[in-house]
Amino acid sequence: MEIQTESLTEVEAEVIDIFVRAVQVIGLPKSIGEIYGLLFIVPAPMSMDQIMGKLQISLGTASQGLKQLRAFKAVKAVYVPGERKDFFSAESEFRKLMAGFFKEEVSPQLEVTAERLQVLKPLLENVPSDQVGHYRSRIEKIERWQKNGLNLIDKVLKFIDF
Amino acid sequence: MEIQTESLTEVEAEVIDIFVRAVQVIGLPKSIGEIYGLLFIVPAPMSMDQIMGKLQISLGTASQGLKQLRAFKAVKAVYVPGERKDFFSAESEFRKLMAGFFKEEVSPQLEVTAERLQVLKPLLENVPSDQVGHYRSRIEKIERWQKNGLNLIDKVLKFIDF
DNA sequence: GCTTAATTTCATTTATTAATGAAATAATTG
DNA sequence: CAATTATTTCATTAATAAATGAAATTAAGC
Repeated sequence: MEIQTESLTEVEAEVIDIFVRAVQVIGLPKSIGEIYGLLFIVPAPMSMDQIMGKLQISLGTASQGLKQLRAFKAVKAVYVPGERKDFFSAESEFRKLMAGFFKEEVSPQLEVTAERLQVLKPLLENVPSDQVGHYRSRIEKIERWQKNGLNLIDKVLKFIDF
Repeated sequence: MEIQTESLTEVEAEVIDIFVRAVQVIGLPKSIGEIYGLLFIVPAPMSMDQIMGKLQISLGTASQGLKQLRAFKAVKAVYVPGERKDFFSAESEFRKLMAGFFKEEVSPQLEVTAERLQVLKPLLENVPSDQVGHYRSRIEKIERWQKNGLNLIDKVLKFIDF
């Protein structure tokens, strides 16, 4: 795996900058934005060593970043004939990126919330009876959020298709 | 400002735990989740020193956290007669929380993207003519995302009402 | 099936972000 | 309007998260 240092063009750097900002809004590391941005703007699939060289990032960062981007379905491995290395290209449909984030990050969290609510409800037994009403209504609110959250994600993903 | 250490009840701790996880999904500090969770589950508005005591957090964290939560419109200051201190209560409508996050975090980012696109487009002049088509189509894709993102936010905020 | 190359994993380092609390500022009260 | 109390700000510290790269693992080519 020979790492060549071929620096970014102005256009590439600008595009990557946009994606770095974007991923940071949802709390993802900048390397994720860099890798995705590069693969998005570049015309052909790239291998990991090419990505490392262009972005000046380490092996570990490249490998882990690509792993997460694949989990999000934001990047896919493509077969390049006669090449031993894996090659990667960006999935350029917005829907897929959103779907990946929701499916991998948000939905699991909503699952955990559902579980925690089941732990929480029995605890109301020990609450003084004059306060139980308030607590119950608040917990019901969280339950509604939890359910509607799952719903909303479905709706949004069906709606967006660009 | 006398800080009393009154520890959290089991129910309070569980609810706060849910909100801490939730805010971390969108990359916000856990203190934000703690403060919001506490104000959400508690039956009456609390002052900053009460919040500090209950959560065992510092003055700075409490002040900054409340500031951000107010910017999000997730928490509001309420007037308590005969009290010098400010009191705070949680805004329990999901719509408001979402709206706050989008308005304060996402929309500004979409603005920046719009600006960066204007910087980016002229750079295409210097790109070899056989590659210009590809770059142009990718940049157009970002422009579409940018516009549709603004749209989507509106739609979602109009849709959700829980 | 042995060798070499590619990729992943993970303990450590580095960088980033959040929390702290003292000092500055603002607001309230007598 | 002076004195006290509440709140904000911000430089520093602490905690967290990301990046690194060597070692382990996996896979390809001969």
